[in-house]
Amino acid sequence: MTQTTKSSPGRPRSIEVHQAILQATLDLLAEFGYQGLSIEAIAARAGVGKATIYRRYNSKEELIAEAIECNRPQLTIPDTGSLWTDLEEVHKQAAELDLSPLGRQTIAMIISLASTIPQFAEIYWKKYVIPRRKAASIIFKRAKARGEMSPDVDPDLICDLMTGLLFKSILFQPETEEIKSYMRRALDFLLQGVTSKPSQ
Amino acid sequence: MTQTTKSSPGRPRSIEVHQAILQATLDLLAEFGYQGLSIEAIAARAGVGKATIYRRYNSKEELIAEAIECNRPQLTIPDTGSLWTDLEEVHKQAAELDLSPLGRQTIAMIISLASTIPQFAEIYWKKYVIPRRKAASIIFKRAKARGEMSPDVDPDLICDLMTGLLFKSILFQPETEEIKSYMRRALDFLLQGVTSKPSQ
Amino acid sequence: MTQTTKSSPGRPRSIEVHQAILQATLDLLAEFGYQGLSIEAIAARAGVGKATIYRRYNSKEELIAEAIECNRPQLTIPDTGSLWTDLEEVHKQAAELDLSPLGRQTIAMIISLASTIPQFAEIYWKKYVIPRRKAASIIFKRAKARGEMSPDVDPDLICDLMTGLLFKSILFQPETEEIKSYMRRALDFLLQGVTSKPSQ
Amino acid sequence: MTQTTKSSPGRPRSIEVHQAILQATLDLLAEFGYQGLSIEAIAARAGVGKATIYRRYNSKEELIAEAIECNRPQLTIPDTGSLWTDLEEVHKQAAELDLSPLGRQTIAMIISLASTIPQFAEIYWKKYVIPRRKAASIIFKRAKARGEMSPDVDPDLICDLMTGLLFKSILFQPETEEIKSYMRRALDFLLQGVTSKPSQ
DNA sequence: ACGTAACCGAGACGGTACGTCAGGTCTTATC
DNA sequence: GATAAGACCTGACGTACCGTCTCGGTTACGT
Repeated sequence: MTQTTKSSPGRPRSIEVHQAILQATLDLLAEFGYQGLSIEAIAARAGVGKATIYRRYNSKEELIAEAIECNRPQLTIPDTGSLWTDLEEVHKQAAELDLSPLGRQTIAMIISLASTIPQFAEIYWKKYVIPRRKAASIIFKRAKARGEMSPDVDPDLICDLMTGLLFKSILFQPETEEIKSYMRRALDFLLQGVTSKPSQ
Repeated sequence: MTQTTKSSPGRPRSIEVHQAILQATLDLLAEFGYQGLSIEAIAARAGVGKATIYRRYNSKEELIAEAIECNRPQLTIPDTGSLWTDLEEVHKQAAELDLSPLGRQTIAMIISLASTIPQFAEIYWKKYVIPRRKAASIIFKRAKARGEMSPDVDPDLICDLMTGLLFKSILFQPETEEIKSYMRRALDFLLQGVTSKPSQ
Repeated sequence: MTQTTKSSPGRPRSIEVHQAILQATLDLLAEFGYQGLSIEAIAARAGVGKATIYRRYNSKEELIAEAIECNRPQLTIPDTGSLWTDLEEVHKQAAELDLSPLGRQTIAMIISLASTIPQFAEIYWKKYVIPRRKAASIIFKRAKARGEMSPDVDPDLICDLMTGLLFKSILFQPETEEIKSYMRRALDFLLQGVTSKPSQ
Repeated sequence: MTQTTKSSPGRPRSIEVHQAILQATLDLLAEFGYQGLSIEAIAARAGVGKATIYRRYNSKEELIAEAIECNRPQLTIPDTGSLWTDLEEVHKQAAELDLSPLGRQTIAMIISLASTIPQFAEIYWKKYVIPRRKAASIIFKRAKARGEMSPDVDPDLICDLMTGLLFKSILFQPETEEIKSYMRRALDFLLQGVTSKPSQ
């Protein structure tokens, strides 16, 4: 179905151009936010014609989507042998990722776009929700196998509650450190009845 | 010191016009969403000159802000004598309010705008977060007094978790009914360990 | 037919206001020309409401017409006893009148408006053409009586030729002094064959 | 010095569009006059975006200038061998050109615009005054060579006097035929003393 | 003397056109 | 055939005035 090494006739699309477009997009995004981000400016910044962009993406949103998608690093799922140290690790990673300046900007924008363009909801779902749900699922499964956790806890629910709280915090709480501790407190609360937490 | 009946000179601003503008804004918002909401269309729909809008609001955002602020109905805090029926009632009210077509659109837009315009974060905070936190606080206090609930539960935390989840669901879950049942499940989970739930 | 002292009931229109409006109109006309002359600016300058202007005039043109008509000083027809000193005097008066900044602006504007608004053509005719023709007619008649001039010269033709030239010069010749000397030369040429010019 | 086949990069400006704009301008001008001539209407009539017009012209005046400039036919200088038949011919041409309905409109507008926008004075000067002065100059030079005319007559002065009279007549005299005969009479008068007019 | 009718300032009102800007499509010449 | 450049149509932007319409307040007559 898909041709693997089929090369179409004519000049191939330049990889440098591709990169330049994405980089320019991210630069301008970081500098001016989603508002004040024009295709015209991206083209100028990348030293590229507008048509070259439209040949690759059908809309501004698609372009931004790919720019974010390519740029966003992945979570690695820890396996320390203990539920709480695993969670600690995930919590640390997520905080680093999401609460950095660029991270906050990005999430805010994903949210913003998801609320208007359905296609973004999907991207977000794939790149953000699923990995976290998967991480939670794996960590919880291991914890259940170790008997650290009640077997009927729904990892997705926990994960969604935490993610929702994160969103809300990112939008409405400017203090990063407060978000971290509030999230931490929420996690403790959510798991208090269903796990055997070690005495700290 | 305070002038009670001070009236500026010149023709006073028409209240009908004011209302027409806000109504037109809400109508078009419900119909086309935030994108595709132009001042020109609002003016045309309201049967009003553009200048009349710009005389009142300096930007589209300001206008939308007031439209939402003026329109949004308030929650009434129930007092049925039982924690769970109270929650049932609040849950029903919130669902009706937030998950109606206009409600979803409005929330999505507030979220979207809050990420870029601080003023919107405030509106959301005042019109959404505070009332819900207050409702939760009162209901929980009564429940604690009745001994239905552990006294050290933080109502704000519960409320924020639920709000965050709602929020996330509205953005990424198109099925209204599924959101309702998922929210219901989340509430059960959150309160399972801290209350004496009646057998259903 | 006309009632002389009939006064309608109610407060009579203020004369000061009337004057202030006309003066403001002339001021702004001299300062900004016909373009850039807005009713709003006139009202502001005169310290008057717009309605007060529209109560008196149905259009900007009507207002300007009256402003000019009321303001324009008249030529006085000299009688020095000699054709050439009479002409000298008329020439001097007209130059002073027409080539002052306000004079140039006014003429330019009348010309400009005359092409579209018939009413302005009439103003020009009454305020510019007729007085000059009359002056020329009287001066020439006296000159003919004195035998200084051939009796079959048409004063209107001379006058119209001079007026047309002035007209053209005002539009296309910025240098006031050059206009004066060119007009002078034209006058000499026009009368050379039909008068006995004194040796200068 | 001059690049013959220099072509700037990018899509070249469309000639059809150019023509359509100018044609629409002239059409609307003839239909509604200078007042009531909006860029928006021109754009709509030409089937063109407003930006496309503003890319070419910085103002309505510039556009009108070019529309007129491109449209206005030139005089041809006759050479019949006789001053009076030459003048006859020029007179006929000018009458046909200037006193046609479009001609009157155009001249009125040139005058109108020249009085407010200096740039128009220049256009008029180049397209209107200079050609006529040149024609007069050539015809008179030939006449002087033939001995039909006194050698010290200034052709520019004659020409300007006639032009000025034409202007004045066009603005204030609605009857075309009367203008023609009056102009004819003026010409006779101007040249009576300086030429040997053939007996008619 | 006092009511009332027309005046006055201020400025809001529905409009029209302005000149600008960006979006997304197209047409060149060049690589 | 992809690219850089940039012209093209579309449509919304925010501004400036237009001419009309309320407002609250002020004269000056006519009873």
